[in-house]
Amino acid sequence: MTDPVKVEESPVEQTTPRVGSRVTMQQVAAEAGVSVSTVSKVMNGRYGVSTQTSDHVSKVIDRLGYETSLVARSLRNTRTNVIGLLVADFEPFSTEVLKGAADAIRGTGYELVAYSAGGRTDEHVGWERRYLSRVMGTLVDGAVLVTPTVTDVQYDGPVVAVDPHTGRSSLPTVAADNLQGARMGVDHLLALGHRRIGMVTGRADLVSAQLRERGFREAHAAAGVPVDESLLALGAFDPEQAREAARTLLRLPRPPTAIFAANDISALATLDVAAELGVDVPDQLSVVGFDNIPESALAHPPLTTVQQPMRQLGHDAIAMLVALIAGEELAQTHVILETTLVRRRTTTAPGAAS
Amino acid sequence: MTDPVKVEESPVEQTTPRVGSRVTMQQVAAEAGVSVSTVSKVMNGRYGVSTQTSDHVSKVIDRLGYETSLVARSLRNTRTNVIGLLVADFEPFSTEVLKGAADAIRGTGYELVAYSAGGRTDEHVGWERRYLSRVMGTLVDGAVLVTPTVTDVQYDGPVVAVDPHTGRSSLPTVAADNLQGARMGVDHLLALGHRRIGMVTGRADLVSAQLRERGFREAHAAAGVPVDESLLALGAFDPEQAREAARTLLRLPRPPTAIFAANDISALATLDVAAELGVDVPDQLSVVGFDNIPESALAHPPLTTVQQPMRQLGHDAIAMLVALIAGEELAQTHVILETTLVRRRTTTAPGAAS
DNA sequence: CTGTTAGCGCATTCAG
DNA sequence: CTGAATGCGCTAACAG
Repeated sequence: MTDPVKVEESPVEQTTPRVGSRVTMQQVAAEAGVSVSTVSKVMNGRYGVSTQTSDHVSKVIDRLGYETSLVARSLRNTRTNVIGLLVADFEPFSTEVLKGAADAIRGTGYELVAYSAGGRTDEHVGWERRYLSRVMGTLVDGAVLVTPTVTDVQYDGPVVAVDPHTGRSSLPTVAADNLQGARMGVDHLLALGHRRIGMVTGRADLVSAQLRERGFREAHAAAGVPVDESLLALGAFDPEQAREAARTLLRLPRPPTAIFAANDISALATLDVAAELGVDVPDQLSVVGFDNIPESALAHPPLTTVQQPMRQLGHDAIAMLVALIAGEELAQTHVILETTLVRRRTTTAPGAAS
Repeated sequence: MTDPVKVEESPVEQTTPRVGSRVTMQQVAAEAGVSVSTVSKVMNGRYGVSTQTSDHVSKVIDRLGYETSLVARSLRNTRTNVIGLLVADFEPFSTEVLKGAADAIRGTGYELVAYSAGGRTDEHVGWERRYLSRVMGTLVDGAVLVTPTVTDVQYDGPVVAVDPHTGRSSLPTVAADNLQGARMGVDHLLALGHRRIGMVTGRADLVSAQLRERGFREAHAAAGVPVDESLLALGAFDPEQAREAARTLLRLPRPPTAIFAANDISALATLDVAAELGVDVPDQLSVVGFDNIPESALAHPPLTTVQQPMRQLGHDAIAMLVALIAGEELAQTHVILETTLVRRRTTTAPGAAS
């Protein structure tokens, strides 16, 4: 580089789209015999380029199949017109939220990028903080956090949390009414006549899980039915652990006649274990889940569950985020959506077998 | 830069995580009193840093909550360890593929980013080519294209297409056996005794749609039943257009006794229209779909459909891509997966009403 | 109307 | 062991 003689890039001879590596603006410029800034102007439709050169450059761009690199552009500009959706993993719940987000984003002019931590949330609880740091302000203009474990992330950037794990949050949030939903589910069981109801609980650190357990207890209290603590087992929203929990419950000397699972994944696992143990559902065991993921209807038998408006969660979160990015004031910073009970075939009155 | 006097950055005084904009490596360096390159080395665990400074810098990094910018790093490095999955839109089919991809990516060390064109595929058919250009080689190490409209994308970069629209492809592909599946679905109807079978066809430009129509015809031919061309209507895989097609078919003077829809979305639309028109399913009309998206089981009545292993498609695509990125030779460049018939409640023998 | 220049944030030689 | 310099691909001032 101290060489006084300017070394010209060996002229690019090819006239066909190069299949080698990415086409860069440099190459387009060289090929068109103009400077990179001119190409940039043409690409972005900026004024200050003669129709002639503009046409010529456009032709070269087409021929080479050139596209600006999202990355390079992001680094230079503040705005990217893309919204990020960060999930711990792509599972039924988050993908439903994703569908709702996709619906909401149509017509906003934004693009949606879904980022997954690859399911390895265990290594660090604060995955969302890290990911946020990595993409906010560069790759995306704003982000939706799905089921974040920590919401004290302090960013000036627009961020909305869906179904956050912690209660009080400095972030705008949108979540379902977990307490009310759980009460509804357990009330259903109680109304059916069940008095020994077990629960496969969710992750202890999640508010949604805590609220569902609280709903379980409140429903009992309201009905004047005492809660047998030995009937609660930790499922942690994990399929394997939920199976283990269900197994423990069903192998009890006096097993419960019904089980309320903290989410559908756990309920499905419970169904599995019941089948494995030869326990008939719903005759010998009633099961109620939470979420109403699409898979729950496919279960054998179809799962009775508390429906949470997952798509709506995604939809509303995007709407809030877009408003936030536009600099608008939010009418509501903490949105709570209603839940409903979906009765299918896993619940019936106890003792139906005998 | 011609200034002989070195202008120092005004020292950053804050000692708390700055809530302003992103924390940059510069700020960390300034705060720690070292150079950016040292910070970089610490971040990446490179050798050549004393334990002392390393510890000190680490502390500052933690305190400031610093994370490297994905964008800046991507620009600098070739490898990013992230795999991109490009979809036209997040709908039931693509999200199922996404789930399979997520399963497959676990333990590979890669992260998965799903990119959506926001549903506006109409404006340009070659959206995937553009997107690919924008992210390949920078943001991602390789990409999976879901339902690409064009597969003549010529990149050296590792790319795998799922359910591609065109037949011959230079790209490695993984798709379901559409021909066989369609035959199976129509055979089912034929076996039930139906002789006037309508079809809501898919998008004319998609091979998958073409194959399904061909399967429809082949099944008829094999059974010696002539195809009534007036019983085919274009649904184009679009909910609205499918409704229109179904309406046309059902309002025919002599309507079909059964309808084979090119995909579940179309079948669901057909169910809707039937209900609207007071046509009972399955007594007056049998319906068979294709895909077996989760939603199909939730339909009223639950939809009989040809199941395509959507998650498997995603899973296999990722496996192929990872092998490709690793520089391995692919055992099979065009994988075809089997389909199965899922009988639910939308099909029965014709004339069950009378 | 066009080209030159200067970074965006980071990782990497290469001197000191 | 550390820091200054260089450039990834691109856009935005500023000169010419």
